[in-house]
Formats: sequence, C-alpha cells, structure tokens
Amino acid sequence: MGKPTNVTNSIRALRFSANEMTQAGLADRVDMTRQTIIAIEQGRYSPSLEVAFKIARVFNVPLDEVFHYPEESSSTATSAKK
Amino acid sequence: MGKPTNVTNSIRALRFSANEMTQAGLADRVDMTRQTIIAIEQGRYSPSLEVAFKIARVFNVPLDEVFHYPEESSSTATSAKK
DNA sequence: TCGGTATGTCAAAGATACCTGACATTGAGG
DNA sequence: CCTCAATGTCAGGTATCTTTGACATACCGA
Repeated sequence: MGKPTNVTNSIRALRFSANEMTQAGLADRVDMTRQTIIAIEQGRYSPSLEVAFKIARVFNVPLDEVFHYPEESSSTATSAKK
Repeated sequence: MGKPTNVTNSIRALRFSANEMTQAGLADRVDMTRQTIIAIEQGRYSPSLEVAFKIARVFNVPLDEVFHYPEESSSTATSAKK
C-alpha cells in the first residue's frame, strides 16, 4: 500500500561480508524485529534515521555506505507546488 | 508524547550558512511543511531516511554532516536483550 | 523422515512521523 | 501604532513505520 521508497540499501551484502550474519542476528543487535529487517532489506519502506544509524554502526561503516539516495531525476522535477 | 530522539542535527546552522534560508524556504525545497521542519530542527523526532537525504541534498553536504548519532553510551549498553 | 535454522509472507494492532489549520510571539520598518 | 515576516505552539487527523504472532518454504544434518 505504502509507496515503495526511493532509498536503496546494501544490507544483504553487508550481512554476508560480516561473517554471514543472519537477519535475526542483525535484528537482535539493533533491537528490532526480524520482520522489520526483512522489510527494510527488501526496500519496502525506508526506516527512521535512528534505525538507519544503528544498522550502519553494526557494520562499522558510514551511513551512506548502507543506504543510497538516487539523483533527483532531473526531468520535470522540483517544481510541483500547490 | 513521543520519545525524544537520540539524533541531533545542524540544520539551523546550515540554514544560516546557506544565505539565511528561512524554515519556510527549506520546507518548500524539500516539499514538506514548515511545522515538520521546526520539529525536526528541534529534535522532537527523527525524520525518515528519505527526508533526511532530501535535506542534506539541499545544503549540498553528506548526510552525516547534518545529522549526528551519539556514541553508544558505553555504560550499561550492548547487553540488553529480552 | 523428522528437527532445526534461515528466510519470507500475511493480517491486525500500536507507535511515530507528517499534515492541515489556527493562533501567539518577537523584531524590523512604515 | 500598525503591519509584515519569521519562528513557535497546539489540536486533530492521515500516512507510514514497527511490532506481535502465526504460518509457509527450503535447506541441512542426524
């Protein structure tokens, strides 16, 4: 239902680099549920900033190595007003 | 009401550096309301990752120059489970 | 075959983030 | 004094994120 997010992430890759950490293991370290990790990993929605920071810290990388925001599609953008 | 967030930010400082941009002006550029900007600026809650990226992009700085996540206060930390 | 681990899905409910709209305050000018 | 721009607050609603709990699938080893 919700709009799929624009933000992408590399969580799955990072998990495997980090000693094959499981989703449940990650969920545990950031103190959230397994389902939430799955949803974020699949890009179903973008997490809160706090959660994003926690995840990045588990892998010991800066936040923008985990989450990526695409370029503003230059076309007709940015002008929408009401 | 809500739990105050752990994340701090430098939005106010960045606004003044950026040609004295007003809150309303910033709200306009990231396509959200003035009230939301105020709330975020005051740290009443932490925005979604997408919003955070948009704000950082307005000021042309990386995300972690706008928002800061404090060190895990080493005290009783890291062991909490349920 | 059975048990356990890892991943994924769904529905319903709770908690936050975000919006709309109205109003109060301060400071700079006319 | 009056007005306007900028900041801030509050109440009430909508949208989105997060949790809980149940269940499905696949893989692996005993």
